[in-house]
Amino acid sequence: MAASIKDVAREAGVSIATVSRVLNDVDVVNEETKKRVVEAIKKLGYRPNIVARSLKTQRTRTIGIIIPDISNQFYPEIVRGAEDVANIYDYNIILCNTDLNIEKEMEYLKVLKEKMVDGVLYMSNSLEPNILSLIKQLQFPMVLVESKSKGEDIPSVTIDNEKAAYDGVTYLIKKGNKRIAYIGAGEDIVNASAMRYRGYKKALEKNNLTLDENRIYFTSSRARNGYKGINVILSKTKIDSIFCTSDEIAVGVINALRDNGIRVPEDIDVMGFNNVYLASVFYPKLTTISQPIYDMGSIGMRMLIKMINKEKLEERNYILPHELIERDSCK
Amino acid sequence: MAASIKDVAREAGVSIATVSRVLNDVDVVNEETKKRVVEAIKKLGYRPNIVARSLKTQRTRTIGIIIPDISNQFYPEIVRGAEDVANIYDYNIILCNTDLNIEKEMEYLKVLKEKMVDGVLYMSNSLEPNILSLIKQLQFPMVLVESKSKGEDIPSVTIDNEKAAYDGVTYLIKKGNKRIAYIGAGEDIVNASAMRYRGYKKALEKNNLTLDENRIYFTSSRARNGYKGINVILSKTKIDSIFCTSDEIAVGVINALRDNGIRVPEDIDVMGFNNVYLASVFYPKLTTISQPIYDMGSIGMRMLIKMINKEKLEERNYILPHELIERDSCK
DNA sequence: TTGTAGGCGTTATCAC
DNA sequence: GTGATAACGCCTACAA
Repeated sequence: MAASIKDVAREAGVSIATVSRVLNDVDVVNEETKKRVVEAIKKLGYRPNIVARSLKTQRTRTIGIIIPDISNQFYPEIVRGAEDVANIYDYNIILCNTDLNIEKEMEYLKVLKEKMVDGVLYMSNSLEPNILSLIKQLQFPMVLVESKSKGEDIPSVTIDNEKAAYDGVTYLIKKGNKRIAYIGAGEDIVNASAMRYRGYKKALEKNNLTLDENRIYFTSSRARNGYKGINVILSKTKIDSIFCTSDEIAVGVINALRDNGIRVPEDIDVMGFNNVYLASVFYPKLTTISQPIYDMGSIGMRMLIKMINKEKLEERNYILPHELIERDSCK
Repeated sequence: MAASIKDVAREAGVSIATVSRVLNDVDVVNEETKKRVVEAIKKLGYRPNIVARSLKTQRTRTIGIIIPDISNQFYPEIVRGAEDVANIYDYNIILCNTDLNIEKEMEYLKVLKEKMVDGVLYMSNSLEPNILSLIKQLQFPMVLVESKSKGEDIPSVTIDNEKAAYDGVTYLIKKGNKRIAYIGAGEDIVNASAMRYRGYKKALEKNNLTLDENRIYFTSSRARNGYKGINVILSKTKIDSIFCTSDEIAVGVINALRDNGIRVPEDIDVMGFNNVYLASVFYPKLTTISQPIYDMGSIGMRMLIKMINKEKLEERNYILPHELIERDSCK
């Protein structure tokens, strides 16, 4: 067993109380004895046991991060942003992948509570009643990233997804496009990306373009879904551009178009969403709506740590700016 | 404060020992009292405090994962593989990004020890003496992923990097290439990828091709480095193909070639390494050496958990198979 | 089958 | 300034 505070106390010829005092730099300790303690610590290679400390202080200095899937292109950067600031404030993170499976989410929430994390950063698309009531019951500091809670008022950091999509589609329209397809999240899904569909509709409406269901394909954010989706649309109708709710979808779309001998952007414009790393190296480089991904993680973590420290949040629902990145997949 | 074992005991009218027994399903408890306890638990919404349990049992059921950077394309999948099996065995993971910074690595190692993790999965390229002696001092179950320790004999899971590179370059040669460039990790770096350079040299040698330093560019695994590297090489000499030690480098190379009006694979073959997601959606799809990334994480975690349970490892240094994936970036 | 009590390694409140 | 000592919440001999 590793050396404990007792061993240090014995070695330095003082009580454990004194050792604890120098450890935490609290109260006043005689310079001389302090030196003795420090030496004993070094000699024994003593390291405080944080588990024991946590039991006493009721804080673990670890934070849970719940995400759908770290191997999705989007989350690593959020997690990196979060971990970087956690690290600054001496917190560690426990990472949990849920695949958006409600059971798994609930399970992780419970375990995190049992492990006494000081707070959780939560990414999910369905804050359904069961989850919400569990969260309320478990009672930990929590901030939502990428989504918002309706009634419960859990602090959050997001972008204005509806406006972002609106801006993207408007851009497409300004380029002279009139038959704009949509591939991505449907409105039935209660999450951030569903807002994008509303933005799409609004932009069409505002510009007196009619919504044609043949140009709409609802699916999740994977390249192969984009590939399939565009083929379905092409088999039904003609289009001049496509608005995708993720860069991965856009990549699938472009690959499908290429296989059909259709050029991007000469023949058709395609726009992505998120501005993931892939978007900047793909050929053609993707014109896309950029979310400040890293910042969403770091700001979310900053808020969470404030909450843990009972500090007041200036803003409970941060809406970060999005940006349209013009590259080569639109004319 | 949340309900504790005491509250449950009081509620059920038994001692805490009995509650503990039903909690851990140990010893024999009368069916009737057991039922009372279970009901009390449910009524109070009691959840055991794992921190307290850990202090007693000296196991936290959490494992540290140390990686260079989760936002690098390579690591999310390893982490996912690791977390999936950790989850199966009721472990959680603490994620630590080091950017390969030695100070950070040491810091995390110490904190993980203080937080009493049961073991660590370690990814680094430089197992330098300081780190090694710290590891020895800290004494935890550890497995190395992607790299091996020379002397210390820390269990590991890797592929045969030298052979993999040898196979890749041989493939290029068989396709009729004779002036094969190399862009990637240099041999000074003491890590897995350095072995790839040796494989490259060996393949040339075996086929009586001379090594031309003008065709070599050492750099780290980023697309922009590939972009720069190939331009440097092209300014000095002529080549017919390029072996890259990462897919990201290959992507940068291809983008640079395209900007120079050189076609891939018609004019030049380029081969990647790792078979990251990007490789399968990029245009042209990358011919590359596939590492079983997910498996490296999951197998590493399996080994680690065995070690934690004091079970014997059948194999201390797993060498997983690599595979040459033929796609469209080579003729 | 059940209860009592000691201890895991700390912190923090008392006295001295 | 320093030292006992009681928690923190749980597990586990040992008794009963």
